[in-house]
Amino acid sequence: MRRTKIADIIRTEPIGTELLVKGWVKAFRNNQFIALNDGSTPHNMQVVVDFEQLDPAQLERIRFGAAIGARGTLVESQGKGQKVEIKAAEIVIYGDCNPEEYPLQPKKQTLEYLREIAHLRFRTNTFGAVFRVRHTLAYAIHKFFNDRGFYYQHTPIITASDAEGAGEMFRVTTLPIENVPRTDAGEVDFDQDFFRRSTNLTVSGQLEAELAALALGEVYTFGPTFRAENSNTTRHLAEFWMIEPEVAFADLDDNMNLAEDMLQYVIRYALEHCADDLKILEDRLTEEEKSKPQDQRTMPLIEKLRFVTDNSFERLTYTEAIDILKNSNPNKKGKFQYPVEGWGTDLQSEHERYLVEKHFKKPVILTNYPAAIKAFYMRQDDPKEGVPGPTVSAMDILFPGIGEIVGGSQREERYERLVGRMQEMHIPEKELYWYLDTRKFGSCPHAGFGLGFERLVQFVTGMTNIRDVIAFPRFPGNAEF
RNA sequence: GCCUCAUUAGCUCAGUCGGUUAGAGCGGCGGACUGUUAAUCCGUAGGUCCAAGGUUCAAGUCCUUGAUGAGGCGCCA
Repeated sequence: MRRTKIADIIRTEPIGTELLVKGWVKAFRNNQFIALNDGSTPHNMQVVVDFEQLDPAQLERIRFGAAIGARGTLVESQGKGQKVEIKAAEIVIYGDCNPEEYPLQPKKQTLEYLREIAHLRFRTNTFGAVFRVRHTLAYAIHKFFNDRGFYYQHTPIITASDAEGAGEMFRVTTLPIENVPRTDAGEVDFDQDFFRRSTNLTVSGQLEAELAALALGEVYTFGPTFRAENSNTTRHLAEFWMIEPEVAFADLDDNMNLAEDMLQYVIRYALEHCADDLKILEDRLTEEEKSKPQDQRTMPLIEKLRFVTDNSFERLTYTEAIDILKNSNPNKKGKFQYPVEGWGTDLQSEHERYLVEKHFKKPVILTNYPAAIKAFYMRQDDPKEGVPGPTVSAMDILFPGIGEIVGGSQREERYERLVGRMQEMHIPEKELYWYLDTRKFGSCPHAGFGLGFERLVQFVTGMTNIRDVIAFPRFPGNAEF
């Protein structure tokens, strides 16, 4: 007999038919009622057994965590908690679960504890919901881009360019670290290394994605990304997944429109397809926030997501943001740890949070940052009245609770301008000859951005620590599992 | 990397001013019950108080160092 998934039973409710379900025992009450979960839905199926008919030795093995199969008839439930249940005719035990050794318990356990047993935390209601939502978001991203005619590109994970200026990198080498070969000059002899040069794990697929965009028109990447920064926060990982669209013949406005459309689309998709999971996550978050002071609580999760899908993001320039911050109450009263000094320095996260959470109370897109604090590839703006210094066509999208979720820009397509910036910032032109070639041959205006996938999952699930939205998080001092 | 806080039973926590035998709930184990919803009821076992050093007649409690975890900051997605 073929196994039926619990999600399908709940959807079609084929009363009276004989079914076979397989899953894990979430509870066994009264020697009669098995709450069975198979991962296809957050809901459990109640399996009713007749303990007087069942072999006592088998009855004993039905307990929290065990993998079992149950064959029986779907009937309307006499109890109140569920509409239908399976009257079991036969129970098969696939895997026992010794409660004296099993680290999970049928009770609330802290996220910190579950993080230590990440190999088992999939089995909890919370993480089941998180990983179903994570999948749905990933799928929605692919669907969004595919429906719009974007091509998914796979950019290298191992890269020789250490010139991208996007942070510390993990070295990739086959050289013996206990006895590194040296040249006569005493330097590491990369000629003997696997690739015959120094290589690292990628910090971004952007530069390669640009190459593809300047032929295929609209492309995106969605792959693992690595940063060897010693970041210990709730929103940084050493290994994370990033989505990087790149669009030819697009300017900064097109870029902002694309990012906003995409974010609203995928969040709406999750609301439509993961309603039950989001409800579980909302309840969890509400419970967690009960311990917080009233003024630090946020609106309920689903309401917050609807708010983002139904309201356009606030767009303003860095220069305008500085004005708002300078004149803000916390700045005047000296409440900021870093007072807003003036034009030209980067915003601190407390400033971003003020704009998003207090001033506008909605997602904010900041644009046209000072050139000095942004990357070399961003397009240089024409001087503008009222703007104290040179700026670039950059944009950052800031979300409540998360901070920066998207960073992007129109790219500098003018060869001389790009080379000029590279020289200023000491980016070796020789190494990036291939990147510069696109500006030499048929260059065109284009734009793109990077979206931190885990930060998106954080926002949608309401999980406050990024280590809880990826199965096996990598961060300083930890590569377990 | 910096700052703050934490670490007590399998889990979540309490432990007063430094004072005798370190407690609770849940979970486990044994039993009862049998239409339950984190089932309920009765009974029971379970402790390197994070580690090392120090102060003291006496340390879970105070001090020093370290480890681990959490939150904040920086870097950013």
